[in-house]
Amino acid sequence: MIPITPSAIKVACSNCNLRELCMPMGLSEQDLDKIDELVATRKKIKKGDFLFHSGSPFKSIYAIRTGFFKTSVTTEDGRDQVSGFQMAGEIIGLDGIVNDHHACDAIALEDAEVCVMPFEKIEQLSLEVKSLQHHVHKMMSREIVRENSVILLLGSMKAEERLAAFLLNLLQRLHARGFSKSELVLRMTREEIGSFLGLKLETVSRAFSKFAEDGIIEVKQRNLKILKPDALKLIVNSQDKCI
Amino acid sequence: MIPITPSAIKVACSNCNLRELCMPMGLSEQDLDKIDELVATRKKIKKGDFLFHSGSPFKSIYAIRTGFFKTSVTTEDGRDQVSGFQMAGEIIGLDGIVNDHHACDAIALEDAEVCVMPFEKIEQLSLEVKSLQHHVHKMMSREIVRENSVILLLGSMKAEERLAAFLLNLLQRLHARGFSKSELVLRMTREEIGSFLGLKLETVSRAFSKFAEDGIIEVKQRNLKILKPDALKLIVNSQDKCI
DNA sequence: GGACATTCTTGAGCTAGATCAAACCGATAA
DNA sequence: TTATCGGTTTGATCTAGCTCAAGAATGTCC
Repeated sequence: MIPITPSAIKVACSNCNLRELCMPMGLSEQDLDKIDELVATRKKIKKGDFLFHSGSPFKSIYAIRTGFFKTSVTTEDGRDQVSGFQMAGEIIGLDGIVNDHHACDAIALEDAEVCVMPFEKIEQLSLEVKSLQHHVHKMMSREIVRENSVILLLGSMKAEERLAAFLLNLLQRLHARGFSKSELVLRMTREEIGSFLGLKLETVSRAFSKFAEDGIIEVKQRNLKILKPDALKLIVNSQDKCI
Repeated sequence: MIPITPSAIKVACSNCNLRELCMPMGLSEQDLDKIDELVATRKKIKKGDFLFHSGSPFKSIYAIRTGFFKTSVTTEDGRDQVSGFQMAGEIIGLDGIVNDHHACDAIALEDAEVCVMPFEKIEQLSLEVKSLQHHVHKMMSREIVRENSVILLLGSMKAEERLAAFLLNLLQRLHARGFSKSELVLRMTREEIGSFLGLKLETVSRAFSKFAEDGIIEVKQRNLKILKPDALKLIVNSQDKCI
């Protein structure tokens, strides 16, 4: 029996209930021990605070334990745009690897806690634990695919389709975390949703109202009830289907 | 002296003039030998043919030796959108890692040749050659950052800004490959540019005409001459600067 | 060479979403 | 209780980019 010290409890991935979301599955006892070393520290972030800034040196990637984040990218002339929303179990910071500094801002939308995973340690350990190496590749590839779908959304959908796709995506991710498929609380403002979807906040608001009017959802500020999830799916996949 | 057989010449990265674009730098003689094993085969793709299809099983990533590609993503209801253009020295196929099948189509816009690099081999070798491991991470991170900037473009720029940003990006990449900074030949149609930029082909055409009218570029079908590159930069970074 | 197909340009209107503006709502503080 | 403030909704108008359509340029095939 290994005595469990308070600090061991604090940073061990092996007994984290999010493990299946952020760590590889099917590890041997031995590999699990190694992986427990991955998380150097935990870090609490207050609502509105930055986890990291665009341009700041890249050292670590972060696994979200609790809370909700947005990432946003900025042009030279100061325009910025939300590039994603991240929730518990998701990884943040992979964009920093190429140039050794972060390429976006990460901001907590509610009080949050993250696991700090120094990337050098990850690379070191990946040399020994093959499944970890593959897991890292998968995480990065997943982010590439996610961004692909954002590009598709921004480039080819119109306002209501975008919002419907956004809601379905949120629901699906929340459901994977054990939350209801029919209710959710938005953690972000209409403006942030708009920024992410390439729309103005008024347009987002109007689309919400339209959905509510059509009996597809119920909106009360940031509390949403999804009455007809299939109707949302139909909206997303309805490119001129009426013809 | 190792005798250089024709097949050895064919697949060796160590004597490829694109090495500095797609392989890690500063490798030892020994590591270089290992890396030469990475490229299983070369493959020629005719203009208009697919390198891989969305949904097809993922086995390898590809380094472009010659030619020009586009990748495009597709919605369930059949809408598709160009998600990127790739040229010599760039890597294609990283999106396939997560789900073991490709998440986009890759289509040659001119006759092309690629190096086929089985991903299992890459992972195997990454366990031994640390700089290769890091290089793979960088490639993937680079793709994430590239997509970030596409998201920014699609979400927050208007038509002329998008086209200007697109041209500058092409020029910069061509310049890194030793081509002129002031002349280029487009490999894609107006429609493909439009799809990538989230615009209709007519809008792309009009923006080209506008730039030509303003003396910023000269357009003759797909042949472009850049007369005032700084004007293009100004257009990209000009969000309400007139106020 | 001519016929045909593709791609590109340009014009004329139309519409989705932006912009501007006002009112509303809920939370916090005085 | 009222005042303030950030966020949201809704209305009225405007406009960038879309749509539709026609013609021009280029390339390809016989």
